[in-house]
Amino acid sequence: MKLSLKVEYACQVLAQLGHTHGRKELPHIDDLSRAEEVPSNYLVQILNELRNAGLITSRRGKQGGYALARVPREITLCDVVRALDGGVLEFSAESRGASAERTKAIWREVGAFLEEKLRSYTVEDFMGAGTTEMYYI
Amino acid sequence: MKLSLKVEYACQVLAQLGHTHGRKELPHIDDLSRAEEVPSNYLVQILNELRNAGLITSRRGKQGGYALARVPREITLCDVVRALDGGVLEFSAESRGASAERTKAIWREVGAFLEEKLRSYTVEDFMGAGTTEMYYI
DNA sequence: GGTTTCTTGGGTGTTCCACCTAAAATTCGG
DNA sequence: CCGAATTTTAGGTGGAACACCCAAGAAACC
Repeated sequence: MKLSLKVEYACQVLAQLGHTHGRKELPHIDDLSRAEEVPSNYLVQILNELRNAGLITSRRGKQGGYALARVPREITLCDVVRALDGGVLEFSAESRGASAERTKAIWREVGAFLEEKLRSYTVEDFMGAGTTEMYYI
Repeated sequence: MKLSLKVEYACQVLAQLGHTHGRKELPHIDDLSRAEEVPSNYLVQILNELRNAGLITSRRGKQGGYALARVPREITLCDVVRALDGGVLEFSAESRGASAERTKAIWREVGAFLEEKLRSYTVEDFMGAGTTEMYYI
């Protein structure tokens, strides 16, 4: 049960985007990469998946960059995990063996429980006290 | 966030061992493999790790086989996960980037929460209603 | 038009997962 | 004590996934 680096990176970057939320100047990939020390070549992928999931928006060309699609409080940790890891707790579909069905039922309970918990955290929780303090370009 | 097949298999097999708990005749690998439809070559590894973690005991030679080390109710799902996946929710040790520390703190909370939940399930829960019904050799 | 930025598609090395194989080591029956 | 039954240990393998790199293309602005 390992948390992927991808999700960790995403949380950090979303926190960063939370800080710049509402500004006119959008941070671009290199800014985010530098601020959170995430390899930019990998960050490209992550930002793309976040955009496809509707969590962030982007603008290209000069003055381009990234921004949250919604207010920080309305982006939950559950959203992030499902956007990048494709599900909170996934296991094999088929169910063979005497105790398979019962086993899966229990793990489904655990998954639902975990999902509820993840829904209770938002990007705002990742932002820290200094809501207005930012990484200056 | 994927649950490994290994843990799924382990849950099923432990349920099976729960049913035979207290008997004189111990089930051996092939019995367990057949009852829960787990590839026996892989099951060998799983049983070994469970034994090294102290969750089951084994006897070799004729009349050998496997048995739970404790009463079903005293083997928790948390024990199983830690024995096989090495931790309930593990993430990278290093913490670089502006929001890294805060991110990890939150995920640690989630991990503790999940661990608590896993502690509330035991092998007994995997065994089903017919506690005495068994797989006959 | 040209620069800046995102977008897209591909590629790569390493690690891990699920599984297999074969040779020991141990236990018991005779 | 011999031999059959069983676990134990060690190693090996194919494929997938992870983390990451690279370069050409497409939009936006000056």
